[in-house]
Amino acid sequence: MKKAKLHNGGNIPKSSTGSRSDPRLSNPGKCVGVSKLPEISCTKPKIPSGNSTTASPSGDNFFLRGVIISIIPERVPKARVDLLRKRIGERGGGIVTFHPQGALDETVTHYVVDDSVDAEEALRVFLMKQPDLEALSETLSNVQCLPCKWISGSLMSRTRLDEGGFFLHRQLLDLITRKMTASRKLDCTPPKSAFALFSLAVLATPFACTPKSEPSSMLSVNAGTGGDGSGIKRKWESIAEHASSGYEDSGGAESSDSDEEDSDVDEEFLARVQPGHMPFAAKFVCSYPSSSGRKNVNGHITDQLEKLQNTYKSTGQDFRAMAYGKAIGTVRNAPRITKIEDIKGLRGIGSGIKSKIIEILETGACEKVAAYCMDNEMNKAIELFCGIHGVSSKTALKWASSNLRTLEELPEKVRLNRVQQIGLKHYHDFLERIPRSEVVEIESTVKEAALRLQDGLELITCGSYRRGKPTCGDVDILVTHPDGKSHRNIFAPLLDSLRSSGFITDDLLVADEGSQKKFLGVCLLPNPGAKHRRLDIIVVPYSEFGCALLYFTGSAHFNRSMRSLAHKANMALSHHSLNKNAVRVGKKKVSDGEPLPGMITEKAIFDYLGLKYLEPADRDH
DNA sequence: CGGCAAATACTG
DNA sequence: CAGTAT
DNA sequence: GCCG
Repeated sequence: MKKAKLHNGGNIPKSSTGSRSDPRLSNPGKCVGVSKLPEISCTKPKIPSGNSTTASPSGDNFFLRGVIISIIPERVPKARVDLLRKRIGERGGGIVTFHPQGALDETVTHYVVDDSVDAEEALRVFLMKQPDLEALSETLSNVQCLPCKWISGSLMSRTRLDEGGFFLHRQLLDLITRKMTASRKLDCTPPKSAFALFSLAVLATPFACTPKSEPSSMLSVNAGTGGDGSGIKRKWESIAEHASSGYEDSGGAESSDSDEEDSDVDEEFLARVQPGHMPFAAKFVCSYPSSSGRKNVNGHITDQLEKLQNTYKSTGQDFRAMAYGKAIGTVRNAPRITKIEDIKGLRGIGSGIKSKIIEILETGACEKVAAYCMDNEMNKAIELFCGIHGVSSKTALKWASSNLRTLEELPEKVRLNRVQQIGLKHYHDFLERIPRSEVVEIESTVKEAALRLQDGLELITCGSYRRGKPTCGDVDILVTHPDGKSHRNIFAPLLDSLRSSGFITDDLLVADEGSQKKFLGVCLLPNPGAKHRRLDIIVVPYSEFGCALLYFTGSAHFNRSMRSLAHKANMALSHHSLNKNAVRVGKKKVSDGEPLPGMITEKAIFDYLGLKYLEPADRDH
């Protein structure tokens, strides 16, 4: 995997002019107007509350404010119901009596059932009030159906526990969805809720109408309010177990008043959280397979959006570019889009991109693309420069701002650092995709050299190659040794060997992070007409192999999602380890937590995070 | 309106 | 330190 | 730009 630069985000300084003229074709991403290159030689919170709740800041005694609860009395001892009602009221929550018959009360935000009630049973109860599955689905997607321990846990911890941490609601929605699709014949009519969408994508046959959701956050963790012990565990469970409904997280609320009377709650939670599977994690792409291989029937749309994405990326508007990336993924995997209704409900497409798609549908193109990406001298130059390894938005903008427009004039007019010189030297080659067959050759070359140095080394080529893509942007080779130590002294010798054979032609970076050693450089196969290829070699200790493999296999988007998931469970995933109990206040981490032992396979990591294991090819989001 | 991944190393 | 890259 |  690779190519995922997202440095600091957002807005750019806003370059000056946007002089236009010359409507010539420029081809972002592809080599442009360059023919001869100069010779160069180089060596070496706000808690968004779900529903109507007002987020409870630390120490809010009325953390149930805005919540209207209806307890379904079946199986819940009468005495308990009474007690709960009382306590709910004390914490600001509303209570509505549940009547088995009659319509559902629209004011209710949370239904609570006995802990022993499963989705099937809950559904039976709801069906008595609303026999129409579709209508029921609609209604339930706007409320929560939770086990009793949600409310008792909330009361005990004096915080409104994250609803996403409980399976029941999701299972219920999922069950309804299945019943609907079963009865309805599997057409492509998108169901209403996000869960339903997700369910369809996964459960229905291979992607009849895959809705593709994306990572992004749910449970936005409150910034500023510190989390404490119980908060951490709670969050962890929330995530690990479940799937989240996009409701908010109570974000390390407690604090002010003497909390921590919790052992009870936490224990109960922890007991059942253990690594299991999380079959319904609607919002995290890392929780379901990418729909690889299906062909894009909306190319005319994604082409335009990609142009905008590229321009935004090279002009430093990274988050905007990322948003486009999500939308593109959604559109690419959607059935053919021919009318406005077709994009209804697709995730990642808001008013901005939606209007552009409509424009494309109506006129065949997007005016903004022509004006902003194609006819904009400045932006064209910026994109051209960003194609150089070692140059990104800041530098490109700087150069373009001083009226530079071609690669040829760079060496004489600006000062290129070593890496940029290499990047420029191989400008064309680096923009070229690498066929798998060639990746195999490169891999063998490295493997051969490595095994000559040390028996038993394991080399795995990661990145898009491992994900099964037909072509790759570069070659990422991970090296380790099962004995846990023989990987140590091979890094430098391996590079020396590959250099002396003429295979490695340039070093972009040789880093020694301690446990892991990393080489980023350039290689060249001894074949006539061969191109220079970007090659990364990373040597890692066996103990970090799982995390490294996972990381270097990507995709970038998939990794983001998975880290985000870990993050919200108060864990931290890096290419070194999966840490537990990582604490952070707002955005900055206060503690890295402790690395979990045993994460030596990708499977172990998926398991621990409660995710279903995905083959590399299924991580291509 | 804030978040959108995290960690580390080189370059100059 | 800012910028770039993985 | 999108989402919550």
